[in-house]
Amino acid sequence: MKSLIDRISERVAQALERVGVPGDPIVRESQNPQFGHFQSNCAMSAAKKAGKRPRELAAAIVKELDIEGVCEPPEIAGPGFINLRITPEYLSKCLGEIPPGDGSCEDRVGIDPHKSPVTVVVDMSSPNLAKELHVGHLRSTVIGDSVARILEFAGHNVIRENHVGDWGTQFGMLVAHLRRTRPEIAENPRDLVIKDLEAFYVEAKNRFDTDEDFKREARETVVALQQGDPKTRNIWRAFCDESMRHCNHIYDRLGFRAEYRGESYYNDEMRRVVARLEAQMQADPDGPIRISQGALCVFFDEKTLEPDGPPPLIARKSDGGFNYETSDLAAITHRVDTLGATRIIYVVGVEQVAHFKKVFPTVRRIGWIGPEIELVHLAFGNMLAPSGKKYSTRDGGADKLETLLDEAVARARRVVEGTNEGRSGDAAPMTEEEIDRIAEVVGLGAIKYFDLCHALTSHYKLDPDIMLSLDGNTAPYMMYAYARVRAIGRKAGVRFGDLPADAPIIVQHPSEIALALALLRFAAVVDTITRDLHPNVLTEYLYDLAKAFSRFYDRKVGVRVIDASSEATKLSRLKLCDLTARTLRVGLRMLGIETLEKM
RNA sequence: GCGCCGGUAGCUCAGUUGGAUAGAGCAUCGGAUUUCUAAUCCGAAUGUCGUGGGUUCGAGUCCCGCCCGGCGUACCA
Repeated sequence: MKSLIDRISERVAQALERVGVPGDPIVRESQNPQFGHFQSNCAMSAAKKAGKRPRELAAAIVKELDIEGVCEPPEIAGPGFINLRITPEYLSKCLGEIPPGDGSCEDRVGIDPHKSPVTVVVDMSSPNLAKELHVGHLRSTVIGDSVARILEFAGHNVIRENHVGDWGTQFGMLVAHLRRTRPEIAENPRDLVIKDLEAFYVEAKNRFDTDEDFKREARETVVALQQGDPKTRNIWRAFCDESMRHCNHIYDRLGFRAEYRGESYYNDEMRRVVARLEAQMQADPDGPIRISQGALCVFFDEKTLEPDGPPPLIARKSDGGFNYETSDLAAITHRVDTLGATRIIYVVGVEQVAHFKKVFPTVRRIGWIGPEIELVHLAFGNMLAPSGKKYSTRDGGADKLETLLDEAVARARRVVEGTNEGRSGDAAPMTEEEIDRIAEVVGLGAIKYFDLCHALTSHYKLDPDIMLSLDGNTAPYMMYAYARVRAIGRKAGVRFGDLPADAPIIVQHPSEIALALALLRFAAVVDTITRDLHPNVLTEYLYDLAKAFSRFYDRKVGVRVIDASSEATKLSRLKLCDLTARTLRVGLRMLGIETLEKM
């Protein structure tokens, strides 16, 4: 199913052709209902180019516009706006085209998969395996998961990559510390269990900073690790596995999954990357690849060659070692050449813009990646503590991600308990088990929703009160809206999935028309977010939909559903309820948020 | 110093490739209520879109200067 805006745009574009001024139809949703549902702003800009009067051109476009049955007769307003109002009949027709839902995860609410799917890599979460997941990993995990779900829904082939930090100097330290404190485990690394990874890291770090002998030992361990010493590798591997188990526990709770391909995976690839760069450098001594201050660099931009220009990308350090940039070069080539990606999305904090502004131009400059490959740094701002301060990664332990989740769930439980009193009928008081489950879903949903409803690049302050508020643009509100719609089906004694497919959806009342328009806007929203990857556009849409539903269902400004005046009207409205519920559920699922039948 | 990002209602934030009178929510005030789950609905009030110029039919949006805040700036990831 095409979005309304696309359907109208096509027709306006055809009219523009016929008038002899082909171009962008510039169809937008109208901000103000007095200007209709949609408006085309093409007459003004086209008139400018063609040297015509905007209003006259608008009249000519309207004359050629084949929109009968879709819109009311168009109106021309202001300097040359063409205002379009969709007819209720057309809304009914479009809604009727949406196939019934079977209640499964496959429900597409009538939205077709993308015509030409591509392979997309989403690089997300990327924790350092030396420590536990920290609150700082929340955003990349939640946003990355949502972006992946959005692209999957759109029909693309999504590869979720968790580029975990499982390599580097700190692992020498950790292995050495393990050998000293638990030699028996070092002999049998399979039995490795570390309850508190964070504490273990802090101990090792302290020892490293204070004990010279240990420091030497740690460094020797790094060398042994890098040279592939089997015993050291076994301990290292066991440590990484144990660390991954800690991560997975949290990932499971969050409903998150991704392929683990750590930095260590790229060891060989990094050697090849550097060799390739050296070969290119020798073939083109005056090219962008040069040795500078002992390091193998890529001067990816003319400005980097200037004395005070931005620093070049360093592909190999002057001591011969590799760094983050080397591994990203290796990862890109792997993703393009081996995985076949044509779009790579890095869900990484905004403080790393400079890094990607080196890596992306570099791979293009040296000709490794063509223009057909899209590289995106989906940068996000920090989640700040309620105090307004940045969570610190350095002072270990205090800000474990799991603690944050537990606190949110505990708070959600209090909210659910508080509203569980004085209920009757379908909303009767719940058992402890039910409340536990609801609290988990609501608490985690609240964290995710609060994160995703902010614009990506802005920083936001964690505010548990707002996050779990029952009013406003929050997860509890959205979940409640869903539960409420579902309850209507139960109350009416029908299963939404069993509503007769041929029963027409008739929209007449203003609240029905508003709800129909909101429902049909979903297709356009999916198009937009598939392109721009802004989850907050989706949360805003879902909130609008929930509000449209509240009005539709309101007994003052809305209509009666269960006790509608006729059976046909009742069926029609129940189908609107069903479509609302399905859209909310599909939309929330794209955010990685579960729904509840009761709350 | 240079570079990047931000500054929109009392608060938290939206604002779609430049579109009409700049929007939500929260908080505030007023109204609705014997409910289809009121976790709702209706209404009111609130703005020099940091600031000064420029581009044009039209600027929160694009360009230039300045002020304020955050972040990054050659071998950590």
